[in-house]
Amino acid sequence: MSESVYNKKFKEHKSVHPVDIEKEVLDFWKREKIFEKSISSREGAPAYVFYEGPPSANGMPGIHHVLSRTIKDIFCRYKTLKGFQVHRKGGWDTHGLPVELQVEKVLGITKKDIGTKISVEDYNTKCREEVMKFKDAWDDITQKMGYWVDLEHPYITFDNDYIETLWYLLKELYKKDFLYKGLKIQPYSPAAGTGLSSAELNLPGCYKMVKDTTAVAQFKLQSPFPKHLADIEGDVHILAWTTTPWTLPSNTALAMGKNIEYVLVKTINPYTHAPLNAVLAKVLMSNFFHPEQENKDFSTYQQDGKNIPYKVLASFKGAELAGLSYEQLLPFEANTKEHIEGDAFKIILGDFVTTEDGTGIVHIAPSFGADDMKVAAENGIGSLTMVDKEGKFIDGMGPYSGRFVKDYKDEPNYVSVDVDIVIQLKKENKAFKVEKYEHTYPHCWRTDKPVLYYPLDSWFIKVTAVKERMIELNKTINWKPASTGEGRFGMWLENLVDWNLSRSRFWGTPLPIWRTEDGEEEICIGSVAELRSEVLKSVAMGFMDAPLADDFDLHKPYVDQIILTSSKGTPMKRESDLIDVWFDSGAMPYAQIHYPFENKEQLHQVFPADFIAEGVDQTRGWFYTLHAISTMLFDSVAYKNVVSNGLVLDKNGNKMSKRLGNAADPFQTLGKYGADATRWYMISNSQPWDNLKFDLEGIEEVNRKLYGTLYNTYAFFSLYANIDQFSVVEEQIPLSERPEIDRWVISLLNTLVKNVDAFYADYEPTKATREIQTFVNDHLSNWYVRLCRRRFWKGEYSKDKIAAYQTLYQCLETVARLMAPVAPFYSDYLYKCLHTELDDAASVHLGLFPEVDFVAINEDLEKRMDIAQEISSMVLSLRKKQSIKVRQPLQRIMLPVVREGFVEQVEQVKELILNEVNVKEIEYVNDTSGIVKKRIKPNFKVLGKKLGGKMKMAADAIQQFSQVEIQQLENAGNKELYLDGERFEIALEEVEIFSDDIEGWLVTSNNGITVALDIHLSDSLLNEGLARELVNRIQNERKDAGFFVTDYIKIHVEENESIKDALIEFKQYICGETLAKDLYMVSSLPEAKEMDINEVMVRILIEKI
RNA sequence: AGUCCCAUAGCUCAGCUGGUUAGAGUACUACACUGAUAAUGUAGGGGUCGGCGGUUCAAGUCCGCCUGGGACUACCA
Repeated sequence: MSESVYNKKFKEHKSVHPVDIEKEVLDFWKREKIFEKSISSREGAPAYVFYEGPPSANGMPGIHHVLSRTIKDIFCRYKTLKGFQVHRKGGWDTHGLPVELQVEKVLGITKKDIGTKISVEDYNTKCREEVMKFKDAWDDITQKMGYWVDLEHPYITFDNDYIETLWYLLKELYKKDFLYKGLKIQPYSPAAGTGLSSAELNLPGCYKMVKDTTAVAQFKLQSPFPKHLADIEGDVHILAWTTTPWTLPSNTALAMGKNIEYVLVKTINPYTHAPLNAVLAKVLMSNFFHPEQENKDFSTYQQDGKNIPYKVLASFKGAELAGLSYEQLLPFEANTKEHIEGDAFKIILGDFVTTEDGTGIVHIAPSFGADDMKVAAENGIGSLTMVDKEGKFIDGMGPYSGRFVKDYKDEPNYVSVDVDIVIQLKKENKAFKVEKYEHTYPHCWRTDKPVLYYPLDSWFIKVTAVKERMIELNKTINWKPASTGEGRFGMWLENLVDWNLSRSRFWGTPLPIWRTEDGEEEICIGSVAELRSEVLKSVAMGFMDAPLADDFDLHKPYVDQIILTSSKGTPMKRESDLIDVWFDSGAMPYAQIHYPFENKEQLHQVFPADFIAEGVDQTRGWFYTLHAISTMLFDSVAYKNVVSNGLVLDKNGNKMSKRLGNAADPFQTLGKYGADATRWYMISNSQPWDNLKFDLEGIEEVNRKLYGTLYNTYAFFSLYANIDQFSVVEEQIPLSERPEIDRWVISLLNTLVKNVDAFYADYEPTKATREIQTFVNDHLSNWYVRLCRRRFWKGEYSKDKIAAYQTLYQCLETVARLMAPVAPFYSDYLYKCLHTELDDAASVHLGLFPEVDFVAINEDLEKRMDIAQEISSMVLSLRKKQSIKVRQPLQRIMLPVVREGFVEQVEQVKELILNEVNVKEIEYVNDTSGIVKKRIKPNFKVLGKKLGGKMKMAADAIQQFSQVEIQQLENAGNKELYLDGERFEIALEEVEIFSDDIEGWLVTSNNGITVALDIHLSDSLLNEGLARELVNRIQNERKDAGFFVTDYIKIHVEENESIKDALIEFKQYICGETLAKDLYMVSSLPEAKEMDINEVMVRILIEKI
């Protein structure tokens, strides 16, 4: 091994692609089992509990998964660095409709074919295969994106053990009386013969515009009328509008608004021309009557249905009619009152009644509307279900018996029942207005036929019983953002309805309830063992042939083959439903450890979670089901902190979709730009809960700006550190002995650590990344390194030099650890480059988060460096305006002193400023000199409070103060001011005074600081400028010639009058800067390169010694 | 229909409890720099802070309404 290589402690790399670095780091993690060690090394430390929301592996991972998993990863890694032990068990969501659909697509079958073309057994086997179809792709992306999660021992929702825990939980709910079977109005597709979930209803294209025949029906009020209607002549009719006339035979009530103003109107039926007394909402009268027809003579009516006269007879609130009875609108033998359980044909009050359309009175058919059912139940009103599950009228419905309410069978001559019913109403003087109406209506996504709302038997979880507790517990959860917890989730809890568990499907967790045929007896099974022992009873009874096999599969169709035995010895069959897959995922805290059959005592170690994170779309999904189950069964929250992230949109803000081809492929993205850049971009670009407009150019920018800068900074460091053989283990130079700029950057670094730590702890990763970025780019690279460059390559291995190395080293090393949660690859790479003294298995992820050294934080220091930067920037700007290049030294800058302490501040950073702007001295001008012009501005915040309405006037007056007046105010400390003749006293603290200009100087001012630049050039300054130009050319020449930065040279310069003085005066300087042993002036150098030194052509030759 | 989020420079975003030239990065243009070159510095143009109304001496910031984008829930005569 050659000596030079041996000396290179710090890896120097030539242009390494981020993706290559990540590959290297990934190999290292695998080889050294870093992930496993990051957990095992924290054995005995306090746990930080995280739940992985299980993805479904039957689809390819998308770019949005990279976002949500980055968020999860960040906080798990952060807490690990903070010393916690963070287990992360992976999981797979395997049940449910999407899986079934996929299988049907693959096999080319539909639901109808199950049981005929394919057995349930084969179908479910296929589901089991299909659901893990893309597991490899998921594992791949998980690794490539640097997401640390335990893929070796994931929980899988279709496992028997998992299902057994679900059964246990269900039985616990059952025992608490939280599980019940009930009739609920649910979306139902008669054409498909199945209930639909709301998710299915919300599939794209399900809501379609349809044109329906609608009717305003007349419901005849029964006498006796209430007192205020007592003297009405003839019948009174209530008008109610419906878009589904086929529900009218099932009407059992009318709903009015309690506080809605109604009127009784005397008018004429437009179809039969019979006189009519009608009740409707006052504000909706104009929908039915022309104002000019009010109080018109009824005898002039033309019997044509037009220009109907009317007269308002009475006005009253809906509450006054509540409880009145009316005659059934469409009586048949099957829908008489005897068929109704409960009251019927009454006027009731409902909150949901509005006067937006119709008549302000709602026709109630409890069987066909959820609202209807609810309000009916509240008022003791029974229901009529005159339509069967095929969507046709039942027998005993006169001419309508057997007719389909919508065209479910594609009958060639289908005649609308709605139309026929309306015709009947018209004929019978029961229709006030009939018209076509266009609105959206849900359709079954499979059959394209309209959905009905239909009463279906379902199993429910009585979450409403713990509603208050759920609301209470929710208040203890830290939501990010808070608005989702209070708003979307909070509102959802406020309007909670019981959880409909039933799903009539094939691939899912079976409901473990067996019932006798008459429903008299039922049993809820809570474990496999219990099932096993129940089966034995059935075997004894002869209902079953054999006990349960050891490897019995708890899925359909096998569970359905089990018949249990009631206490009376009658057979019990399983309720055929499967349960909502959301129960699967909501139960994962317990099911992932097979609680309570295993790990019973360990539950408190993994429950509740400290942290979960998923997309905001999970608010009423997983976030809800976790919360519901934990509240009901454990009276606890399931998670303490939750981050709900927004969507990933395309760069134009449109939703990504495969169909539109604007979906970003995560594999491509990671492959091209690397995981760290992608992760950093996603987190730093927008807050997690805002939608992310995903733009590849942004990722490129991260690579260029952040990693590029870090890379350069490290490369700079390693280049010189190796030359000087800098060592980490050297004794640290105390901060107090380091120069101002070192103390400054260390102060900033500690402030950074403090803030970043707080941001991570507060689940604010975006703020953390932005703060790190600012430090790396603006402070470390663009100021510290730029200003300190000379310290690294100039001179001996002095104390100052060591201080510089130690300072820069500490910054880089700390940054690596700060960014480790977000950029796990690059941070580890950098960390290892910096820690050559550690063994090969060291990793940033096994270390600890940096500690803040509060003593090192010095706000005054940070403040005066701000001033230094401000002054430097202004001087450079002035130079620019005069086209004086920075290489040309200038004599002095002048700073007006307007504030006490200003001089002291500047003095401490004087050298930095002078070096940066290449100026010899700073001169301070006191305002007493009279050459400084001042500007005054009121302090609005202070003065506004004092003056209130007079503020504007005062501002104008103050800004117009003359120089003399400003001086007076400064001297006296206050000054009187007359506004509108009123006297006010203005104190010095209530205004801000700036120096604005210095007469006769080149001046600029900003942020209250003014700088004047002396641009006079003496011969000596000019010569020094020339010398610097020479140095610059020689340095370039060195570089072009490929000399190493430590090589010594000799310089030959052809004699030239214009630069002769400069060469003589600054020979030492030139040689020192260019590592030249000597500089020779020669009369002729024909072979040398000609160089332009301030428009003078000079021949210079350099050679290595 | 309800609830929530978002709207500031061409693009991506800051802007704390209301306080007076509305900022940064990026892109563009010009100049400079070149022993960090995946750079860097300086200057420049570019904004009725989505619209309307209100509160206030003062509104990008607070309130109301509306428009547009997005999400979720529900679906109603």
